[in-house]
Amino acid sequence: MSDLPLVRLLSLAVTEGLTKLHDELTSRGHPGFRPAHGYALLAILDGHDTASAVAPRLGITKQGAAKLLQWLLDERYVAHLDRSTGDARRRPLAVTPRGREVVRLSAEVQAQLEEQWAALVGPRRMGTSRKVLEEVVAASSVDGVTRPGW
Amino acid sequence: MSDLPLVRLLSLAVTEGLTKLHDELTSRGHPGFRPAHGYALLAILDGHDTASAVAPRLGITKQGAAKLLQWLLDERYVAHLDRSTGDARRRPLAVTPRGREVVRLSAEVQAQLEEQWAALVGPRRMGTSRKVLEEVVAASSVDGVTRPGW
DNA sequence: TCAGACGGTCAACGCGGTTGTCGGTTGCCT
DNA sequence: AGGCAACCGACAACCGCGTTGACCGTCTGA
Repeated sequence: MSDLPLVRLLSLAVTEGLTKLHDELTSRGHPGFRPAHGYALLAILDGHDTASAVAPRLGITKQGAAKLLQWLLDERYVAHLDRSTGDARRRPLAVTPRGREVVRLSAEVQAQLEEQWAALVGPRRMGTSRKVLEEVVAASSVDGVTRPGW
Repeated sequence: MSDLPLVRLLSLAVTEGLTKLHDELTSRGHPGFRPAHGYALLAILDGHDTASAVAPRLGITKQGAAKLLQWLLDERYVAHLDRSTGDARRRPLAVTPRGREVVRLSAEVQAQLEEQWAALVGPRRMGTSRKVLEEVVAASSVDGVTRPGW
């Protein structure tokens, strides 16, 4: 019916999902947690355990990444690793159990949200939508980088 | 395949669309034009022709809206209306031809994008996806407000 | 008639990110 | 060995976008 432009429609959907996710994380003991924090945790889990390595993954500068990681450090989502061996310039980070918990929780909430939507529009149609979106983003130029430039 | 979380998947799609839209508008004579500018123009076309009226539509303060409208004024997307009659406090705005052009262009680019995606995944599946998203956002709590709080 | 609500504007600030700079390490190449 | 470019992490200043707070002028209704 409503004849919404495509990007507007997608924005509304992502807003809905992001709001739900943010609220749920807040109510479960993770206030202030933002999407970029989650992407940073995933990058660290992927072995990119320094600010300089995380930065290009998030599409921001290393200084920006350092601030972000400082917050994760303050909130005990990550911790500094022993620096006894190896390169003395690096301050490698490790994801704490609390950090792993919030990653798990985020995935769980998103899975629940997808179930709710499936119940609303039918599981088959929801499955089609997911696949369509996956194919579209797979064909797009957006790779691993999380944040665009616009 | 990729088993992406739902919100991440939607974010990638909206990023793809927004990037395409932004690039296209820039290359067609509208550099610096951001989504909020478009929503502001639509609000004005809808009859909300002052900063105070636009602000709640965008979910920002009237001061924030005033700055945004000042940019639209500087770039000649809107113009001040004659203030001969009526309330002397109000500074009503009108969308200029240039403003209407960018709104039309934005819708056109989004329609083209949807066609491209339809060609990629099949028109029937694309149609299903659109309807699914429309139903989901229709059932959500997000109304006319453009910008959320997270 | 006048108190209060409302429209618009100015100033200061906060947040998230940027550029620029710097000191300390490291690895490589002579 | 020695020297130097490349690199890591930190600090400071700045920018864009939006905020809060204050203010002035105008309108309106009890």
